[in-house]
Amino acid sequence: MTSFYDRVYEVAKLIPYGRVTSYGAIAKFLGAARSARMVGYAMNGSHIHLDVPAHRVVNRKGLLTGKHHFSGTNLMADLLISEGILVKENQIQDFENYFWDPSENLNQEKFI
DNA sequence: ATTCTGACGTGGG
DNA sequence: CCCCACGCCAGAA
Repeated sequence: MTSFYDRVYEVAKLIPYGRVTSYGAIAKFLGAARSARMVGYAMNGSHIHLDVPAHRVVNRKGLLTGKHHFSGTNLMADLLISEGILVKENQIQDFENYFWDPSENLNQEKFI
C-alpha cells in the first residue's frame, strides 16, 4: 500500500544528477495527469526524505516556482547551478537540454 | 463527514 | 509571446 506521495518520492529519487523534470511529467507518469499540483504539494513534505532531490523538479516552463520552500534566498538555484545547470532569474536556460521525462526512462509498472 | 489549500497545466482571448 | 480563469484532488484540520 503505497501512497501517492510515496510514489512521487520514488520517481523523484531517480532523476539523474544534472537533469530536471516537471511536476506534470511526474504526475502523468504516475497515471494521474491531472494531479500536477499534488506533486508540488508532495514536495512540500519531502524534506524528511533527504534522498529526494526536490530542486530537480520545476514547472513545465523551467521556472523555479518552488524556490521559496528552500532555506536561504537562493538555495534551489544554487543547487541546480552546482550540478551544471544554467539558471537565470529563477528560470532554467535551455530547459529542453536538461529535461528528463520519467515516461521515456522508467518502467511504469514498477510504480503502480 | 466537510472544508480548505496549493512548489500545476491547459485553453482561450 | 502574455495573461487570466478554472479544473484538478490528496491530505490535513
